[in-house]
Amino acid sequence: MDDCPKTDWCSSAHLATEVEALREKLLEVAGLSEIFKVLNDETRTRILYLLAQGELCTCDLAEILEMSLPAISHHLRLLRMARLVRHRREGKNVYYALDDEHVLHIIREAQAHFREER
Amino acid sequence: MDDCPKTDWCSSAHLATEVEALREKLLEVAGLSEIFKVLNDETRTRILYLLAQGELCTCDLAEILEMSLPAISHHLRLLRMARLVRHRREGKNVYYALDDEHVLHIIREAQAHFREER
DNA sequence: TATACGATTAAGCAATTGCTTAATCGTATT
DNA sequence: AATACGATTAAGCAATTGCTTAATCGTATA
Repeated sequence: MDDCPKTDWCSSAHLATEVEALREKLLEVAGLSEIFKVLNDETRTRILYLLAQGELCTCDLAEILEMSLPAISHHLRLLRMARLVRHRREGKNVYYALDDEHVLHIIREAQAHFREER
Repeated sequence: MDDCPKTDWCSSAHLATEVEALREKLLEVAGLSEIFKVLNDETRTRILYLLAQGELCTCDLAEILEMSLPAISHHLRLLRMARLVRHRREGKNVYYALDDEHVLHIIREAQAHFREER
């Protein structure tokens, strides 16, 4: 707060009270990056999109995405922690499925972004 | 492709043709992480959310977010490159404004995610 | 034209991240 | 019980990222 190289408030159009109001407004997006951190990695977005089509086991995902098992497993761990997927064991395989509707909506909104804006 | 430790297709329920179909499906999310990379950083999400309330100059953002000018400027550069903000010079100040509706929709969708799911 | 100041850029550093290989765990099969 | 195999975890490495300080640019004012 005090390490901010402070002159007087540089934009004369704004008052200190507005600064406080805007800071409070920021509480509305607090912690939001938690979900964006997940989607930040393209592999995880791809996994989520695949699971939206139907249940798949770790091995399936590795095959489709052409990546190693540990790499996929690592990503699935993060998706599990974020509660975006659920998993169930069937014999030697572990099957994953999408466990969140919102994340799909976010992905679809991002698709709309690229469809129109680009 | 061939460095994938290949046994026979591990999930007997799926055929090789389905693998190809799913891979094609993945084209629909190609490049999507470009937008998520931007939102990945909480500071950038906050900047976008602030600019959604109205135009602000670099100095304003530094004040509100309590960060250094170079740090803010760095983030604004990325937002400019992603075409999410537009900027205009007025004297010594450079004012930034939101230049993309979709990114706000994405943020709102993420907000809905946390409102309900948590 | 000289100074001031907001803004940007450059260079360097610390922290984070995603992968690899190797080891371990859990379940099914022989 | 021993082996096989899918899955996970651990340790270590390379690449990326976001910040800092210092230098530079651009515009306005004395």
